[in-house]
Amino acid sequence: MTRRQEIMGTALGLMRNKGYLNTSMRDIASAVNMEAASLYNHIKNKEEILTNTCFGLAEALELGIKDVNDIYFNAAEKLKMAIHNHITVITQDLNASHLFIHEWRHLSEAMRNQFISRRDSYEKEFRDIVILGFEEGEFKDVDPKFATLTILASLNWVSEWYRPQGEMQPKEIAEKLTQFILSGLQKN
Amino acid sequence: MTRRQEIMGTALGLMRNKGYLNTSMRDIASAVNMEAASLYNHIKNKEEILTNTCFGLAEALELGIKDVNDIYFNAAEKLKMAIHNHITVITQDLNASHLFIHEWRHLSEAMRNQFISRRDSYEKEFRDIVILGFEEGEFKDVDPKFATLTILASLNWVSEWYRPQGEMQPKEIAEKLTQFILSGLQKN
DNA sequence: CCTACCGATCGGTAGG
DNA sequence: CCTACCGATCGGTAGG
Repeated sequence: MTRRQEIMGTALGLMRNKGYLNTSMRDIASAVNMEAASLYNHIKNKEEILTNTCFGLAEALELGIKDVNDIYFNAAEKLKMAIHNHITVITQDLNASHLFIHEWRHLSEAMRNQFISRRDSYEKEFRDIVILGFEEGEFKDVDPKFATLTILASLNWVSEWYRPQGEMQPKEIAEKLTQFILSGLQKN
Repeated sequence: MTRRQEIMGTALGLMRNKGYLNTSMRDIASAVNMEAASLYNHIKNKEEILTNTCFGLAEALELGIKDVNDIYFNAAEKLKMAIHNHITVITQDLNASHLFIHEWRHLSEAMRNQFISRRDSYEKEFRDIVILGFEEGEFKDVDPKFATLTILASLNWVSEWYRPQGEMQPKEIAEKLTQFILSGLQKN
């Protein structure tokens, strides 16, 4: 592991616990046994940590949804696969996911706008699956935007309660979520 | 409207846009045409804004769930009512909801622990409805904790996209959510 | 990788 | 409700 990776990883951990703004460069420095000034030999500035993380996850999620749309499947199968990919990414690094989900607001304006537009287009790809399901006659006639936002909220929230040492692992979480989203709580 | 209420309301608006930590007392002061020092004649300190808001919403949600459990109903009816009450509270004041959902982490440790325990007990009351539904034979045999967290994630996320001027109003949102949670996306 | 340091800004208080 | 101000802390740079 390079020194840069060590700094990045440590920073993400601190930022998940205390928040991005509340984590100072001095906090990060002392956690890796350096002076704050020395951090700048390895990273450009504080915002680079946030930018790298947010766009790194955005890219991973985009690859995941592209995977799904490159294969010919019905909507239910596509949704299942999209959920699985999303959960896989989000549970991979919980510290990074926290920044991605909660702290992107603190990106500089230019970066924030880019981020939002990539997030919107990801949402759209998800939404298209919901619409496809309706066109196939397999899904109910729901408001696609409403349904998509509700689904993504459930998926992202996993990063808040998932524990790698717990009994439910990403694959099982994805299956249960798919089940829940497709057929709900009520019997028949 | 008292000066205090004006300050509180303005502060919540700023904090929703820029985040709690990023909103300075000077920002709040200039938004209400005062000097920062003068704010302290109306509010105790910055944290009071956060504490008041977080516990105010916690109380409103607790009243809502108590309402549900005081009436004899089956689980599906209870869930529907609980969702309706939750959405009503959360859409009432979006600025306050943002603080409640995202910024409680910045409460002082003592307050934060209180807050978490009230949030946990609210979750438990929701969970009990899911369990009741299973005992009645009406709900599937899902993991109640998992289901409850997924449901609450969907409900809270409404505060991110709901617009009072938009076409979907709280009552309709609650109905669609209930429908979605009970019977899912797929036709059967 | 460190010492030394900068200008800016913060929450909050004293005293009127 | 204001002026004046405090000590603390911030992200970051110069120079070695």
